[in-house]
Amino acid sequence: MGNRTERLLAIRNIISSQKVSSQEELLELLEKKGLNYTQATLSRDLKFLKVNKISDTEKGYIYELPDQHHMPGQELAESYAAQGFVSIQFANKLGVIKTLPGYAPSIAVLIDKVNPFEIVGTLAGDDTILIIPHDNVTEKDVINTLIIIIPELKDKIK
Amino acid sequence: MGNRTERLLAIRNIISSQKVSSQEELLELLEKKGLNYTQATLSRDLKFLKVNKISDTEKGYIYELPDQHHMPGQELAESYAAQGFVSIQFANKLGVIKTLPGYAPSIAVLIDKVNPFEIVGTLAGDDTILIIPHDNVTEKDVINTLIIIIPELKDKIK
DNA sequence: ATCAAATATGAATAACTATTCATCATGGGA
DNA sequence: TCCCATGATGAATAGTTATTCATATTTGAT
Repeated sequence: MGNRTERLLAIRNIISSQKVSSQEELLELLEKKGLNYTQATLSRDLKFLKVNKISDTEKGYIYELPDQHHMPGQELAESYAAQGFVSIQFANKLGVIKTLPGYAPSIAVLIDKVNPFEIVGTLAGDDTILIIPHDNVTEKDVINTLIIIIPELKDKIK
Repeated sequence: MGNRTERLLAIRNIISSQKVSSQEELLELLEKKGLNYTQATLSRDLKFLKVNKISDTEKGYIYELPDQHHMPGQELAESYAAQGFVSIQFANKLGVIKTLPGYAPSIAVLIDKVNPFEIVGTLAGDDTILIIPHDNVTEKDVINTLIIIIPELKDKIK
């Protein structure tokens, strides 16, 4: 099957929205979405996505997406980025972010640093960023990815 | 044996200073320090210390101390704390931190939030914090713990 | 279009980690 | 002092995750 990308997206969505403490558990959740794979594949996926296993008072250990955290100064950059963000639209599979004048480059850098596999690359002007998504990645996926990178966007989008 | 505390300290020291990717490996490192235990005990220790296993490009996965990270705004609080820190002294097993006027409460909160087992508790006035260490915890251990909590202190202490 | 190389995957298994069970030590109350 | 409850620990084992090996699929170059 060629839905590796779909599976990776689903894994990230699941992990970011609920507490999962084993690959078997994750396997079942994927099954409910019609994605049938084995634990071996999942193990590889989690490694690929650099998913961490962190201590959790409730479930012992749970999986957690890596993303930005752990980088000093990141939060500041994020809220700066959120401040400059104006809107996002899609056309012909491409995303177009409008920003306040001058903000585009720094926001694009933020996205590039995380380098999510959903986004092949970005091109920033002064107040516009072009987002080039991977094939098979939907607009919703791109938006979710951006929200994971810059949580403050949640309130500004849609 | 009564050196559980010693072992927990050693584990934290090892993990914070080098990349360890399995309990067997950690077991050997402890052995070199004269601490002989089994993997079962280590598993319990790591759970107790809430140690995380995070992705590492070099070794796949490595253990990492929990401490502050993962909490938004934490970095800011840290550098603020480091700014207000003046000195630390010990007397009768108790640590006494002097801060700039008004800084003591917020620095104490930082320490309390991490709640390291080396420190039973803190008491903050306006510019003074009393640190109450656990039995069998040395001054050096307390200082190391504080540095783990507030890395910027490294340059200000000693 | 064809072949080679790279990638993806599952089954089986190895490697690693957590838990169960039994034992021993310690520290309060009666 | 004598139990009893609690906590620490190891051995064995159960549970979980990573890897190996074999195939199949996709991609790229000719």
